[in-house]
Amino acid sequence: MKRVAGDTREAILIAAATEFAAHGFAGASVDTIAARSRFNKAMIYYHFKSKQGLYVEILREGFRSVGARTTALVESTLTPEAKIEGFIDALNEMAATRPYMPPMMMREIAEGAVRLDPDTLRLMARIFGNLRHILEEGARLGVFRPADPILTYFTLITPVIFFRASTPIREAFSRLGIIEFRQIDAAAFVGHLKSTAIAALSSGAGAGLSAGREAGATRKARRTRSPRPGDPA
Amino acid sequence: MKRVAGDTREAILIAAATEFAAHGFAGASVDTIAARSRFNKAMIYYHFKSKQGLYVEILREGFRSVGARTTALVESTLTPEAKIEGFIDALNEMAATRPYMPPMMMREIAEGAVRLDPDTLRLMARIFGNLRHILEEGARLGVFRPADPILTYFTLITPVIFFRASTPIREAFSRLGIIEFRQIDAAAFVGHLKSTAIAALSSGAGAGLSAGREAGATRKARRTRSPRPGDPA
DNA sequence: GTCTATATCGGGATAGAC
DNA sequence: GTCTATCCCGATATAGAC
Repeated sequence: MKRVAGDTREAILIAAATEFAAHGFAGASVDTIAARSRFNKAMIYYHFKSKQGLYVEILREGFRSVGARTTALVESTLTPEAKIEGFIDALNEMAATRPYMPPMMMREIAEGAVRLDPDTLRLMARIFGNLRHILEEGARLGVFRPADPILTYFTLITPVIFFRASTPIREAFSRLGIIEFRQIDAAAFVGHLKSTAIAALSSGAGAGLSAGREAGATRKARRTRSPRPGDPA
Repeated sequence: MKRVAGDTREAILIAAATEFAAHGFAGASVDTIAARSRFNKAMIYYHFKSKQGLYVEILREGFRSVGARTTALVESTLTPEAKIEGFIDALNEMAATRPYMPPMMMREIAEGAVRLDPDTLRLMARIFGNLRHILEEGARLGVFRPADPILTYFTLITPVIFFRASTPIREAFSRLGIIEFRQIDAAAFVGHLKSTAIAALSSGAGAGLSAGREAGATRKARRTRSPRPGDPA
């Protein structure tokens, strides 16, 4: 049973993703990647042209996937609320199907994406642009209040990345008995984040009213309960 | 004017922090650190015993500082709300006075803190423990609803780290003209996060009421406006 | 405490056979 | 397309003089 070229690339990509996620670009060893792929170093340089070429290829694929998925979301006929939830789902599923992505993204951000070419940056930007699109549409339709996309992104989206990337360190704490963490699965976290996001973005039923007057009048009377950290998902 | 040993250590630590933040542990070069410190490699190994020793020393100092500050917060007589705001301030000021910390923390999380000894992990855990303490006190006093500290941490605290660490990549986007980012300063972001946090944690004035009944009855009527992404800080 | 010089090893990358 | 063998540089770390 002969192997075809596609398998080789695939095997190398898989081995490399694991290695890059665990040790970063500089810390990753091409020797190790080769060994784990069950091919050899020369094949890596044959199929990809450099360590960096291999590295970028992995990120591009991940960004492309999330980009396509969130673009479909934008173009769908779903409500803005559903689109926001879908957006969070998209990132979460990226983390589930491509567990190397969160750590790799964290590191890329940490070093200012110096390794990424303009094309790859554009791939990333597209994801962000899709969020902005959803927010603008929601505001236009009156279901969202105008929200800054950057603040929204960092408050509601990046926690998914951070949470998933932090699984190992949370386990290290547990193992040491430093903190007795209750086990939290990703689904619970995502559910929490979704409801927080919708609550934070929603313009509410009384959208036309002046927020100032409304707040003053009903302040101590009663408050619609919005989802909060610790809510069951 | 003769230099004393403390200055040497300090110069090395400063040079190293910059280098580690920019390139990570593996990517950092001891040669470069030596050159930038205006001392030489041998001094690094004399004062710290290894590259890793130097690395950990930097993180320990940062964690110790935030730990002390948040512990003081816990022991203060401030209201739980003020303590939460102070907590966010503490992280933000760490990022301002020690700008190397956010990227270094991001990377450490990305690789599961494999480089950190138990003592240093305990230093980190203390920060988290302080947040938990504040949440529990708030719940006991009835001003916060019971909130899971992990969910709270990842929703309300880590965005500060992420936001500050992402300054370079946001600038890269701007520079490329891919996204026309409105400039957002850290103060605005922190202000936004604080109000989001308080709103999300607060038990509200009608705390004693059943959330279910209240939500059903007043749902479409009126909603107290809570702070949302995009609010002026 | 501070320096220069050097040991030693692993890293990315390539040549060239098959 | 796939392999082995190798080049060569840069890396951490240390020896030893001052």
